[in-house]
Amino acid sequence: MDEILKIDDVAKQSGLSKRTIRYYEEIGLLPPPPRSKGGTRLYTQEHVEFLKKITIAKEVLGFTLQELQHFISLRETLENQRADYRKVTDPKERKVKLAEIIEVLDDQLEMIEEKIEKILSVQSELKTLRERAQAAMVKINQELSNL
Amino acid sequence: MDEILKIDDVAKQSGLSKRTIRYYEEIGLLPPPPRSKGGTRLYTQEHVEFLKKITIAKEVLGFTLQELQHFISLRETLENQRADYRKVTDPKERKVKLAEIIEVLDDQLEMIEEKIEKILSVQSELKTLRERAQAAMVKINQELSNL
DNA sequence: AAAAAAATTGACGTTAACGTTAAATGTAAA
DNA sequence: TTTACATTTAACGTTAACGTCAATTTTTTT
Repeated sequence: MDEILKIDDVAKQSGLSKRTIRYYEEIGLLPPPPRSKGGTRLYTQEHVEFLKKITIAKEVLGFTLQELQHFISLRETLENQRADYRKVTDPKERKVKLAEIIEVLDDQLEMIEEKIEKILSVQSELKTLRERAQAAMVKINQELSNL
Repeated sequence: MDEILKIDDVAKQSGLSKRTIRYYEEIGLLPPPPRSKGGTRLYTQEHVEFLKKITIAKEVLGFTLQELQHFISLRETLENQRADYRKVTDPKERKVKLAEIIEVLDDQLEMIEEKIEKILSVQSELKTLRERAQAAMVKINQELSNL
């Protein structure tokens, strides 16, 4: 299950174009995969999952690729808070970084809350429209049956 | 309370730039307001509300301006289903249009459902991250108090 | 090994959604 | 009315996020 994927497979599984995948690597969003001797990119399933997550976050949150980069680097910093890293780095420094991360996360979460509220308001407006349309449809059907 | 607003007021109230407001009019998204004798655009509060709604829909649904146009024309068609219009137009024709509208609305509503699901998944992932960060913070504080 | 299919880099092209600047005209304030 | 400020149109500029060649190499198939 450690299948090696080529760019076309990744494209199909992620729904992105090959160009887009290379582009994401170019701008530092997607970690560069190892290459074959000839230079062909060799991906794994992890890359696909990563791309899927990125895509969702982009779609849903309306993040630009830059914002996504920022976001991802946060996640990495958080992962670095583990094991060996702990023994190397000064706890006070780590604490500062952690505090920063938490702050950013809180901001993001707040932003998401706002988005959810807004999307719900749009949803309810659409539902109202739909009901009106339904009502109009009923009336028309009545009219039509009165002929 | 039928205040007349000039473009700068509208910009301030809507949060959009003057250029954007003119642009939206240019591409047919914002109905052209009346003009003064000299050619200055004279808006009302309604324009502001309209712009706010558009902005939210754009932000939240990730709609392009084209999609927004489509969406708005739907709304208008639906409003035309009223009163005098009814007497003029063939009911069968109206029925067809209504059916179209309902279909599109259903599609949109479905799309929104999907978006909500996705955004919730991102939210929960962020919450997990936040908890992890919190936990790490607690550990660090313990370490620090053990000195 | 030869042919066909896929991947790579490089470079230029594209589109939406405005930003910016300029020159001319209009409106409001003193 | 003069000064100062706002608005208008027109036109060119910009940026992100890719698309689209084209020429070359690799990889796969036969």
